[in-house]
Amino acid sequence: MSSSTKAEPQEVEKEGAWRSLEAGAFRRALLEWFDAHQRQLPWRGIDDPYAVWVSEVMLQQTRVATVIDYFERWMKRFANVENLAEAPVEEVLELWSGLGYYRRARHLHQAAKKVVSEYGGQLPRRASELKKLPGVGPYTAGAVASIAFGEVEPVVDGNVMRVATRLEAIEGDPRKGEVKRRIWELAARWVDPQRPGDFNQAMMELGSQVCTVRAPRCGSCAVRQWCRAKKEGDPERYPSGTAKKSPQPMRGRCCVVYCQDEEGSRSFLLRRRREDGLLGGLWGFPGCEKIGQRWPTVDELAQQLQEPLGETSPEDMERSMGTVTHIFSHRRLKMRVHQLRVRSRQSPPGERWRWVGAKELDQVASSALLGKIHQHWQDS
DNA sequence: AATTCGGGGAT
DNA sequence: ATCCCAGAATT
Repeated sequence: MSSSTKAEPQEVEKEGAWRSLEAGAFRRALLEWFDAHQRQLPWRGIDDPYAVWVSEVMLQQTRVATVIDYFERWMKRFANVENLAEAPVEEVLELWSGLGYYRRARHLHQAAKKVVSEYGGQLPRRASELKKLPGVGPYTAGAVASIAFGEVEPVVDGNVMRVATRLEAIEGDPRKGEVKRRIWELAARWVDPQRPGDFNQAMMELGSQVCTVRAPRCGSCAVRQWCRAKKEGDPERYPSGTAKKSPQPMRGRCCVVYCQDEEGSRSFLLRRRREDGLLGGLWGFPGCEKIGQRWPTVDELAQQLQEPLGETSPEDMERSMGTVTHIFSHRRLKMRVHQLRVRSRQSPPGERWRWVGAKELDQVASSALLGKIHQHWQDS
């Protein structure tokens, strides 16, 4: 097949050949589209590596729309890295409440302390150095290095995986093994040496706005002429082999222990969860969960309430007020909710128990599960 | 290489 | 209901 028979010289050719020949045209097309169509986001156009870092950590496995409010509140409260380093972890977790993956907040906090103590308050600019910070992996290191410091580093996130597997018609799960390694290699070759940060953001923006999981808008894609998947006719086929496991069932039982004063305002007894494991270190209603189909017994629940309340018989807790369902990515929790009214707020022992007024319930470090249970309890 | 970590929006 | 999102750390 001679090249003279080609109607369009820019059509997809041999494996990877166009990349060296037309990398410039590809980058120009993508960046031109990005310059015209990028969304205005709170962390864009700010010349502050700390802000870029915070946004990238919040954006790990989390949608842009969800992050925006959290980011703005965070930057108002922890305006710079020293500010964050000095804050108590309790307050850090409080601002993170509801965002999920709470280890991110702990790592960000630890990393801020490290930046202050070991880097003089200046975030390192090299990806290899950034990666030494807790909570900073290959993606975040590349993102901060390229966006905040202009280092020529690639990024590969879920968007880039999708765009790349389609551009190159790559088979297999891009999240693992050889396929993953190959995509990082491609991303490194593609990144624009002049505008690495914008290029990386453009790839991700393209993935989220045009090259979407379902119903990609190939008709308005700036780089469609380089796309093998489009040429094949079924871009939605990529990425392939990405089946997920369904969440394990889990059963729980908890108790809303409350106290009501003369004016009728309520307060609730909360327990802090152990540091490791699910929702580690967060506050919630006392209770227990087990993997499997069997419900924890009321006895187990009563036993747990013994520490703050003394002896409580199972009969003290009125019959279950129904069930709250909460879905984590890997677990599906059905939680039976009980209630127990006590006469006085007995002083809670130790650091793992506290009383919280109804109005302050949204100001504690907690997960969305607490709010869901409280809501369910109010409605019953 | 597989698992464990949240939560929610889109379909 | 299912998928997956600007992933990282641990086992």
